[in-house]
Amino acid sequence: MSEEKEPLNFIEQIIEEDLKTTHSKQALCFRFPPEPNGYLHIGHASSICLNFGLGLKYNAPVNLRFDDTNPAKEEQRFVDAIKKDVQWLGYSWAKECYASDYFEQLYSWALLLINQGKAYVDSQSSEDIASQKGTPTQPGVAGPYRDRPVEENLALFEQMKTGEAPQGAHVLRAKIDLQSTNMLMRDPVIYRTLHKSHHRTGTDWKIFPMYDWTHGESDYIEQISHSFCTLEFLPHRELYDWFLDQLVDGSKLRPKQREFARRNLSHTLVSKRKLARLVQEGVVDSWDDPRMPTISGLRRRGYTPDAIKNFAKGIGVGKRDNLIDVSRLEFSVREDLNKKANRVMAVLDPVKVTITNYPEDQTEWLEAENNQEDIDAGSRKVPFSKTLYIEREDFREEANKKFFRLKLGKEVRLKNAYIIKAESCDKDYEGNITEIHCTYDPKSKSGSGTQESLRKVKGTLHWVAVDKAIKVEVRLYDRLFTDPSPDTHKDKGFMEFINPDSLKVITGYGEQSLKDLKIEDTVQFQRLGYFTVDPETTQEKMVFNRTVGLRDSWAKLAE
RNA sequence: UGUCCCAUGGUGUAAUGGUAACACUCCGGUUUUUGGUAUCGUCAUUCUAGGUUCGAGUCCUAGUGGGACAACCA
Repeated sequence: MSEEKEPLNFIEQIIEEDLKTTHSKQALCFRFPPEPNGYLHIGHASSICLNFGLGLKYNAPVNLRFDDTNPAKEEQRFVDAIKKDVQWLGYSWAKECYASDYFEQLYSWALLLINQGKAYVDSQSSEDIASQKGTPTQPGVAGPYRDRPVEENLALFEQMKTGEAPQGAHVLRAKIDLQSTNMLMRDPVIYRTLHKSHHRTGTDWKIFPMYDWTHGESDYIEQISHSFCTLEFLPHRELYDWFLDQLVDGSKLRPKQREFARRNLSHTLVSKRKLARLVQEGVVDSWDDPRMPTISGLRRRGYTPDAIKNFAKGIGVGKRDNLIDVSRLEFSVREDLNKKANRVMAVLDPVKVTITNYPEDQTEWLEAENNQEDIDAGSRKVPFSKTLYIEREDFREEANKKFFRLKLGKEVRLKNAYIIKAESCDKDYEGNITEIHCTYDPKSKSGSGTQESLRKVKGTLHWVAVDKAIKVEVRLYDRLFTDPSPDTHKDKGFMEFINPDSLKVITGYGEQSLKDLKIEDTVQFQRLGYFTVDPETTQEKMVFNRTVGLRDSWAKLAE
């Protein structure tokens, strides 16, 4: 066994350091804490891979915790979708937790704070509270309720809890430091009233804890050793620690928050709020529209869990602002699918080819290898006959030497079949080619071993037999935005950069074996790309989504 | 006129005071019954200026640039 030391990222370094000084290996525990207010996206996937990956690496439990403290935004369907996505990625959580399960505990801790004079009920409007907080460069000032007596605070908080106090009349604030350079320490609101039904607790509660008062405490309850979040929460760390200071029991593990940079992906958005807008405004059909960078969208697009995990692993984790090019994601999925996807033939922009010297009513079933990258993938039979479709762009009447495809008077190999030669072509009145007449070399059959079959001809084309082809709908996707970073412009909103051509729907012709595919199966349409069966497929009509095209060095050469 | 975070090829990440590495992208070869795959090659005075040190991408100081912070959101 060779002990190859993989370099550690800064998160792993923090853990290793703690393992040497303060933590036992058994104490390690992580969590992934989404708010169920939307669907998970590729950015969350990175966080999932980070946390669950650490769990696997250190053999430590990882909880899935729903940060469900705001009934105004959260829904059960989002909880269900999130669980499905995490499972689909292949991870299992130690415990399924809900911040709402801690409402009672959080409430009694709030009482503790009030009794210690460290929290008070403020009865001002949110505008007044905000203006008293000052600005990042100016300190805040105390409001009139800051020194309310404990008994009065207790009584008012009780009214908030029972619903006796109208919604929005009061909030509970921690009494910390209005002078602090950190705005979050200027007496942050820890409870607000919300007379709204919660997807889990119904109408039991009229008060709901704020994020800061919930997150660290939930980590503490679950005895999470390391609570990793994105950089924007860095200023929250001081508050996170202050709250913990108020209630931590020295005999228990004290969680620590550490921050990493969110992964930004080019030509798309990684913000639930903004993605929700795309759904609401009908830019895309749904959260799982294959153009969406959501996990469900990527799944429907044909991405595999391995592709996403390798992507996350490949880009790593850091602390600086970043913009990862989508080509990195595309590389990951091609790399994975190249090994796994069976090859099939389909023609997306057909032009008819007639083999003039081929028998009229004959159909030959030719052997075709499913995947040369995987011997175990076996082979299948594809029908060959006199009339075929090939790709329109695979034929030119005349072309230079760089064009390795069919041209008049020249030969080309039909994949898994014969070598053909273009003799002539027909055109319509507009000059469009309507049919190509070819002859074939009967002794050149693929795999027959004859001398003719071994001839080297530059260029191999995919094709389908017209009679036996099945008609399929194919959806071609392009990036959702024309700008690499659509939501970072000061003068323009991201909606101004929407790519009008992000979806193109066409009809293609595929070989018969496509019929055997099931929903979410992915194949390679040879020479074209990877395509996956969309859930909208019916008995009558198959629908394919293009996951990603093949690398195409010809396309660049051609123009 | 604040506090905090960050700065390594086009992109992302490594190098833990000792020869700047890996992957993607781009470009150019080789192989190929997918213009795919595989494989080989090209692409960096580590933001700047000082300092500490035998030695600095790494430590210190200042500057420059980018980012976060003023929700009864998370």
